[in-house]
Amino acid sequence: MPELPEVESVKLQLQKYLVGHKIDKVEVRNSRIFQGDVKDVEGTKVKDIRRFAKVLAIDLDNGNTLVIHIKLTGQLIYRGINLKKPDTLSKKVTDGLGGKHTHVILHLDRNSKLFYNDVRRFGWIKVTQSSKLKVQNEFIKKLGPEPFKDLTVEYFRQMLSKTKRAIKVVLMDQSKIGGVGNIYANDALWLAKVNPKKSSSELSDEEIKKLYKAIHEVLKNGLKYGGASELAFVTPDGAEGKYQDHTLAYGHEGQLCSRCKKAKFTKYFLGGRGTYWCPACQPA
DNA sequence: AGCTGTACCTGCAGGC
DNA sequence: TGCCTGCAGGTACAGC
Repeated sequence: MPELPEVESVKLQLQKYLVGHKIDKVEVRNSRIFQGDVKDVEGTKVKDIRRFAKVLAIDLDNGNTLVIHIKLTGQLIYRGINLKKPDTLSKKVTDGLGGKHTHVILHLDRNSKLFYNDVRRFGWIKVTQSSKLKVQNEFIKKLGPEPFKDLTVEYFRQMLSKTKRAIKVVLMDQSKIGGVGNIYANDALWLAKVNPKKSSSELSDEEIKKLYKAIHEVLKNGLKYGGASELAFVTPDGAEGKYQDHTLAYGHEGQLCSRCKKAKFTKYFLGGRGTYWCPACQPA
């Protein structure tokens, strides 16, 4: 579930909390998650926070960058100065702070801390040179264009015409489009009235345009609601997002379609992922 | 080359 | 109550 809107929500808060602050110490409890030398990070100040699709980049003033992928259950929780609402910590903050699911702690100036929690330990934090970010980081290197940035409808049309894979699988392929995951892919397809398993190359020009628009629409909605906290997602201030209460198709199995009111949402697996579709609105 | 299926992990919901 | 199974979904990679 941490997709573009979720990671963007994290980015916006980290900018508020971290920029200009010094990282005194990096406490690594799990060396599989923190990959790099703490000496390249300790004693530096945070310059800026950037986002590339679902990945965060914390730029330091010594020319290094911390690249962070929170995958499914990673959480970046900030405690300390700048935090205006210290009592908003959601129950979803796994195991509290500094418990068995806390794998890395950035000790900041003025007694502030940034905790990296991750129940399933799929996420990672890598240290890389800022200037070589796009060549050194294997993940960022492969990213396709992303919505609201460099994803044009011309590229989208071209790219889709080159593959026969199911459209939903392509939407979630980070090397084709950066930032879209399962929740927003399901919703965008429903909004555009496109069948998730339709072959990408067989989409009509009309469908391509509608889908392009729908992708931006659902992501914008995700941003508006601060992301989806279906599983473990929380923002650095410890609060939950609200998009899970506003999904269009995702999680609607068995419910009557809100648009056509003719059929119920069906769930099946596509590319190993839960896929929700309305048989009436999104015909094959 | 392009694509599919499975591994990586753990917690939790649901069935019996 | 408690055990067991399956499911959650982002990526990496083995294998077809």
